Amino acid sequence: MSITIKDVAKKANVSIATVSRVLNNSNIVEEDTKKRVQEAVRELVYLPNNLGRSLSIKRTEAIGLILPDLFGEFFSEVIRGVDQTAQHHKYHLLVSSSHDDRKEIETALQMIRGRVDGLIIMSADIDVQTINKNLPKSLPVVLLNCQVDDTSYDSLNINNYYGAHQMVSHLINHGHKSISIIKGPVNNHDAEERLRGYRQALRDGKAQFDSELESPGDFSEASGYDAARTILKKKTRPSAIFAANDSMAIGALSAIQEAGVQVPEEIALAGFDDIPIVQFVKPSLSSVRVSINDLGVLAVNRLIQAIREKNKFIKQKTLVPVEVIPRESCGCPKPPRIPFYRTISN
Amino acid sequence: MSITIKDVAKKANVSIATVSRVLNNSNIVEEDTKKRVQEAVRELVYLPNNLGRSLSIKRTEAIGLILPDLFGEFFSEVIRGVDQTAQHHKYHLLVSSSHDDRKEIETALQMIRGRVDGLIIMSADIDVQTINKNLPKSLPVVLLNCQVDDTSYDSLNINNYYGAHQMVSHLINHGHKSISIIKGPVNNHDAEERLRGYRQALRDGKAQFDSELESPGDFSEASGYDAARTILKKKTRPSAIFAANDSMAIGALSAIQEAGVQVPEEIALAGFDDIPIVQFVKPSLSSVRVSINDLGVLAVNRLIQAIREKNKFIKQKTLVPVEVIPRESCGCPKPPRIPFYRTISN
DNA sequence: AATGCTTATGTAAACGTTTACATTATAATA
DNA sequence: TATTATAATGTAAACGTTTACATAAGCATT
Repeated sequence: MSITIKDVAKKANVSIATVSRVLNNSNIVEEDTKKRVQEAVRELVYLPNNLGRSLSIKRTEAIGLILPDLFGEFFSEVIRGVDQTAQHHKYHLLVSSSHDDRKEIETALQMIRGRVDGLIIMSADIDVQTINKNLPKSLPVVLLNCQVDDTSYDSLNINNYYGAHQMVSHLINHGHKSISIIKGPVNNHDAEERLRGYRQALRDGKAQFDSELESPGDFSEASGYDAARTILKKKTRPSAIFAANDSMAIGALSAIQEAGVQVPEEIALAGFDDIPIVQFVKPSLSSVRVSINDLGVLAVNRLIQAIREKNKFIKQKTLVPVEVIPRESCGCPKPPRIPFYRTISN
Repeated sequence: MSITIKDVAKKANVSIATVSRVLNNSNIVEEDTKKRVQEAVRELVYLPNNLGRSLSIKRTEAIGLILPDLFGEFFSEVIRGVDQTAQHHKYHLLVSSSHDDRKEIETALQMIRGRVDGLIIMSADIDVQTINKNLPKSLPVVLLNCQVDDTSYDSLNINNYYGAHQMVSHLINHGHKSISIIKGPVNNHDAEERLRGYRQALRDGKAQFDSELESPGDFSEASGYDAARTILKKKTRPSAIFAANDSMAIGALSAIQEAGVQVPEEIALAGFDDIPIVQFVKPSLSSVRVSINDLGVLAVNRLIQAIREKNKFIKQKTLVPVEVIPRESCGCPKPPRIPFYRTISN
């Protein structure tokens, strides 16, 4: 049905080997035959089949990216970073998303296997067993923000501890002595690390340390709202609140404003993640930005290295740097707005 | 190096054909040998190679998605819709993005070709020639928001005309008789259609029709700002402004507020695209929402149909429905906020 | 006991490439 | 002119599957 290298060979009156050589511009083919082959290629509109090629050369020149349920800007940015870096290394990207349970991840792994030379997996609840069972050990893998202890895989994780530490230290530098935290869900690794960073920053900054200052939360806007209400009712009100993520910070902001309390004059506020909305709320929210782009770049670079070295090198765990973005809610001036969105009509 | 079907065959003392039959659970294989083969598969941790399989069955069971530069929520939503629908049809998704110029699109097409059974292309400036030159005519293709007139390809486009018409009609229903438009860039197809919808809505609603009411713009926030300032200075000020996209509407909002004019009391405002920020500005902006999810679902469904029917059926152009989302800026109450973001810590 | 019919398994071709190796043609050397 | 080195091309195996067809074994029928 479709035109193959054989058709070209026949038309140009050469062997398929010669055609292949012309296509991969091997230099040992005579100018005249080269012309003839190229002519045939053009006339027949021959398009080489990547499958056959990959099978033969045992490389696909593509890398895979497995994501959890794709939602919002965050994953879009991950894809963007990964794709650009992959392209830079002349690799294609194969994305598979929306895998929330273990079963779906398994099928995704099975599907992608053989189609890529390496794989980046981002999934909160994947375990080493699942990977081992569904992927050949020869396939290079990089884990992105997964919580696996296994040392046999490369992994990249957000530096939650450092980010929280920096943000809280920043608040301390603003002169705050009594800083509350609205915590994330228990047993959530990101949340635990952020809490750890908060506590250490208090110690390091010689600020007040008190379990009374730690309010529960679950990363939802509603829990941030509730926590802030409770905090405001306390007899000794803290002068600042650090929410373990932006959603809770936004919920807290609503509660604070409803109570008629001024941010940052009467109480300062900061979040974590630097989701786009935080620039648009009033006052704009200070937050900790994860360079999602870096995340993708690092992951791909590591993967490409693994591919090049045939997966034979020491695996390592890497912490991705984060950055405090001070805005109005902690008492800093509002920085110039970063255009974050591009729409279809732009 | 890696375990193939041959190794399994040897270990189980059967032919590779039998192994293949067991793997694809053909029912004509005896229970006893089946057991033996499965045992061998387990012991060797055999993982079938998709490439060989695809080459043999002449299907990849994957579809491709070519996107322009990936930025922001919009494309993330497109991918999401496409991936979910693809998965529903048991197809994999291969995404390739960041293709801004023709050259990059060409390499993307060449790379993806052979790896997918069908392709969705979303690119403002792709032309039919490029497609024809780089893809076999047998490969099913669906164009998403591309501006090609060629009838040999299926295409999906946003219903800009209808959306603008609906939005402007909505303003008319609010009692506005004099409605300005801030236009998009000249020669931009989306912009032209939105203008056409605006004009027709005025006629249909018997509202004032005057070229004075049409201000130039280029879809940028700055141009919206400028346009609004000009509009406010006119001796006969319109009672409403329809911006051809949300970015311009946000720019216009800034200008209006700086002038101390109340929205929507003194002047109503509406945009187009329903980008996420519009829910968070004060007052929240009425806009026209493009169901991006529908876009993906429709595209995939059409593509799968094309694949099933081997690309032999009548191609068609489809308009994707849009929906007016009334908010405070046109005088409607603020609707409950839709959670749009999910962050890494959620 | 020979024949035919199932049923299970094996053989080998096919899918579309690349590439090691073999062959031929050409030119250079003795 | 015969020999050898070099350059261009061809042959065929390999990559890992699936599957049409061939074969063999078992069994029922005559």
